[in-house]
Amino acid sequence: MQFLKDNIEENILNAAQKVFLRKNFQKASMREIADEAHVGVSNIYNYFESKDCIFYKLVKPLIDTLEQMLYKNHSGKNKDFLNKNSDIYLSCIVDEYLSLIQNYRSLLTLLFFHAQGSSLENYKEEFTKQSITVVKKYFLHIKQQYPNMNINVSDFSIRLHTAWMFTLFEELIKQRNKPKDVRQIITEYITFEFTGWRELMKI
Amino acid sequence: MQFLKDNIEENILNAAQKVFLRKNFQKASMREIADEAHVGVSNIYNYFESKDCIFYKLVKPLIDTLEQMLYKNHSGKNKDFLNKNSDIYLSCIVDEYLSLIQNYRSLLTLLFFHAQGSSLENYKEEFTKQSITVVKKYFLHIKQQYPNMNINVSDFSIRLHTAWMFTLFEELIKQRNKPKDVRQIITEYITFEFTGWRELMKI
Amino acid sequence: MQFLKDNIEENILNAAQKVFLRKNFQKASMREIADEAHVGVSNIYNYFESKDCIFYKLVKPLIDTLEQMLYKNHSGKNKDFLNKNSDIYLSCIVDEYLSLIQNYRSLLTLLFFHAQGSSLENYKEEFTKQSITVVKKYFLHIKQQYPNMNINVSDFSIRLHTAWMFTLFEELIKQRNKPKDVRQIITEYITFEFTGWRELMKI
Amino acid sequence: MQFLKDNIEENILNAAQKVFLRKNFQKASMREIADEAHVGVSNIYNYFESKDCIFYKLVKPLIDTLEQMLYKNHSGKNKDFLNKNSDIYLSCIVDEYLSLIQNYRSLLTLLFFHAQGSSLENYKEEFTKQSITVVKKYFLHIKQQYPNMNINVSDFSIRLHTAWMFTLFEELIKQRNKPKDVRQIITEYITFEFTGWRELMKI
DNA sequence: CATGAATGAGAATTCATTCAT
DNA sequence: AATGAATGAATTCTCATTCAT
Repeated sequence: MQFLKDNIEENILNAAQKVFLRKNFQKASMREIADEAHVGVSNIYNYFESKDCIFYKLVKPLIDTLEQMLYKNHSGKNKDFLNKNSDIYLSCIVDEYLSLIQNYRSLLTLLFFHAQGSSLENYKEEFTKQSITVVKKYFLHIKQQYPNMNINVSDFSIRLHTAWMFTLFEELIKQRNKPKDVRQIITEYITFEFTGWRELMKI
Repeated sequence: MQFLKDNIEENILNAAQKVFLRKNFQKASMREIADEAHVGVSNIYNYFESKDCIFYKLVKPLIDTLEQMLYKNHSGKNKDFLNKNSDIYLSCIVDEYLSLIQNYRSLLTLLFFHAQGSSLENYKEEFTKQSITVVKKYFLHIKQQYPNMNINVSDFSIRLHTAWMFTLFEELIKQRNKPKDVRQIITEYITFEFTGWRELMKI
Repeated sequence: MQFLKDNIEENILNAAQKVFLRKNFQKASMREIADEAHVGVSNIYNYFESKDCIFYKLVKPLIDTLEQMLYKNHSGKNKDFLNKNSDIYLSCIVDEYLSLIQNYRSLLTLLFFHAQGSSLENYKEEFTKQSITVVKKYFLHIKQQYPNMNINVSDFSIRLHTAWMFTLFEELIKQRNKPKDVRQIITEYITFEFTGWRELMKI
Repeated sequence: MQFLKDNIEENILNAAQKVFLRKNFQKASMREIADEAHVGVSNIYNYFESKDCIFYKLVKPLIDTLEQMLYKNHSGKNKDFLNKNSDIYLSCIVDEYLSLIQNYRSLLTLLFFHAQGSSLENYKEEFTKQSITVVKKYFLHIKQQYPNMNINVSDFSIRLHTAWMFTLFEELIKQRNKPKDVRQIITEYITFEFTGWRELMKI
């Protein structure tokens, strides 16, 4: 038993994750989670306010990471993206994506494919909206330093590329590719995005 | 009666569509559909076998169209894709996508965002799998005529691009862009895809 | 088509018989019967008052036959049963049973195994009660002519033997034995019954 | 509360038994059972998975007993049946049957007359098939020790006698005879069966 | 005779959550 | 912290029957 220390909360979370992955949020029942956790149904409510809270707590680390990535990569300080030849920066980003996929495979699956019915069922959409704001601020910031840069990019383009990023994640999660292949896929993807955006913004 | 007799089936379908769009398949209840259609709940079952059948009947025309497109654009006869300069073919495809978006906006919304719980909840995935098969057959066919073409493309790439196509649809549906903009977005997308694939296959 | 003459009532009866045999009375739905008869559901009600009426009409000939047999074999006139050596009478009875099984196999199946939920669901019990009355009258009648006969037979015995007769029918119906075997089984059964009863009544 | 806590399961079972006896399995509704048990309908599902499970749990002890009897009375060890004069064995068997009737009257009623629609609706038939197998094995076993015994008995005969045993039970249950009478009826029945079979097998 | 439409009651089952202990 | 019991609203689907035309 890994749960010798009677850390029941974690115990429940693990059980919930299993069940949420088997079914989805909506179809997973508290009874099933309780059974899986060897815990009374009602006892769960001593640790979590609702089924939704369990799901949220489970997925929280992933959400935090995603948001950190969003803000870090579009902070005012970040100008590396403009540097065509910064292979170091490129590989940094690739690593970031790669470790996201590797470390959060299960949670990504939960968030992207099994969240229906929870309060996070529209997370992708909300993240996208946030993205638009953040990215546009970032553009403005950059524009101050490189005034002849074209930042006249449609909201739609930002949306689409955010969505495509998610789609890439989804496909990478669905398929179990070899780590080396995953790295290459991501590298190609990032390269493509960087060059595409640079072209678009005519730096 | 504002509804013509004999149109009750259509009446129900319209009501169902409204409700399915408000909620999703799972959360939409027969009671709600019945109310919306000004019809007794049980009476619906004189026209449709189940909630799932209603959804399916609703979405069927879209599915048919999608599948026609898949097969038509990858039929052995189609070699226009290879022709870099065939603007006519390009605009044909663009029109096809454009009219899909315009004519099936609601149904696409249903199929892509509101199908959870129905038998079509995995339609995208199934279509993708089908795509892989069809596309690979298409490649083999072309290879016979252009033997020095590289058709060594990973399944993952085909998956990803199919998924991206769906993502594009999804984003186009979510946002209500002006028709002119939509046309341009699609044109850019198709152009990008064509050149990308040609490059990949080194024609 | 055997129903060219548009004899719809018979048509419905045939369809109903099929359906009642597939499912049982309770689980058979009017819709299913209507479909099988290629007739509108509501049209059935132009020919029959209710589902129960259909079942009854279907099974009526069998019921009539059973009751005729009961009365004929226990009419005052019948004294052959007392005659130990009347092989002719024995074979008459055997033929009677045999032809019942052969001619009414389907209806017997309906009545014995598929009547649950209909007004005939307790037919066996009712027949048994009737049997007791009839048999006792018969005994009294015989007693007048053979005063030293013992007719002090418990109701239970009459019940049991009636029930066993039904059980024999049921088993003969369930199994598809060869006609020759069926004849032998019945002969043995009747012989056994006759000798048993004669012994009991110490003629 | 007139019902002891922790006895709710039993409480429900008692209520269900009453209702199942009033109506039959199919027509008995959970609502009725719940009302009878002074319990919320949905609460029943905290104790039983389904209506069928309630019925099964109710009838289980009877089924176990019937199967024990079948196996015990046809175990290889049992040779008493061959012994014409073993009055002790006879009375053993009679007691067995008698106590079955007395102890399981209600459950027998449920199983034989009210099981329609439950998963046990064909129990008699299934038991009969099992009987045939068990009895034939038993015959083979005996044949090894008494080689000149005739065990060439048709399946139909075994079926019929099993069915007749059930019919006897059914009639004994339906009628409320005095215990003394019941004992006599059973004794006569067993005696008849034993002598019949011995005759058939020409020991 | 035939039909399409409608109905209304009723079925089993599910489930997140609450509460008293 | 843990438990057993309870709840009540909701859900899909079934079906015999009726009725106007």
